[in-house]
Amino acid sequence: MINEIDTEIINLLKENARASFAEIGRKIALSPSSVRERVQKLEDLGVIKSYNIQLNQALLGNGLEVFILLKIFDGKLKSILSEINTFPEVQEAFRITGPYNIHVRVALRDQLHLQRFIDKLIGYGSPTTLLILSEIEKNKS
Amino acid sequence: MINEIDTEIINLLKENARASFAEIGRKIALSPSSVRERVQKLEDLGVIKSYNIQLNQALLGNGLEVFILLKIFDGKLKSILSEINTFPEVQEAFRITGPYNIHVRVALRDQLHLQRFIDKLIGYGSPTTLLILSEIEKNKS
DNA sequence: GGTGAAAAGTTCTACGC
DNA sequence: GCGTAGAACTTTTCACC
Repeated sequence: MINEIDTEIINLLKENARASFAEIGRKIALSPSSVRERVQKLEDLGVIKSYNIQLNQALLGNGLEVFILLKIFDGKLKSILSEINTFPEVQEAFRITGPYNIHVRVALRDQLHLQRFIDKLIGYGSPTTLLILSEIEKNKS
Repeated sequence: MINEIDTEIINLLKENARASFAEIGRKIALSPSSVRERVQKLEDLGVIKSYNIQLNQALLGNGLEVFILLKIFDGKLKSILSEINTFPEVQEAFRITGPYNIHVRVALRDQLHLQRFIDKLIGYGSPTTLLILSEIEKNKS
């Protein structure tokens, strides 16, 4: 259902999700309309879920980025699932297996902001915080 | 340096990074050229680092997505930093503080693939695997 | 910082192969 | 599935405010 040409298109969109169909077509020797047709198909199939931006949180005033692992208290899972994404600090949230039930990535202004955020989470479960030092960048070769 | 209009543009790009400048402009009552100018500025400042796609890994044949926390062995940090992104399974990698040094998100075909991947990591450090069950979706309201 | 206008480029649709 | 062609739209640049 997804062939090598689709994979090439996906790889180009991974590098720049704003690339035009014409530009992608030039790189893989395909007409803009064919590229468009394939991207449409990938969207319709749900292979491409969305187009996102990657932000430099530090430049937006969020000096702290952390992963938080949450061990949810009995009976609190339902409420955390519906509420976790209402916190503006939360960038993405996942259900996971193991001793922790929820994994979130969070952007915060400073230590105090982190403390306040953790205080809020403590109503739902027991959090473990992993401070992000830096993203390990892919060498665009 | 970044005002409310920039924030509005960023929020619209978060929802759809392929939105045209014209479309964004219509939503926030600004001309396409002004939107373009501001986006350009955000890119030049480094606030917008890149435009990405979010993929459904299951539909691409990767039935397993995991976070792996790695406690790196003495002397192995440098090599893992330069090699972690050469594994095609790795979606993103971060340096973190605490008992683990590296946090990676990985997409794998199946259990056997995960086992082989973990075997490769064992040369660098001691891995802890957290299986991702699902992403907790934001309700687009 | 913003607009508007013109040229270049892209997208979209329809149709043929 | 792919390509072409034309209309509609978008991007880009630039002169002007």
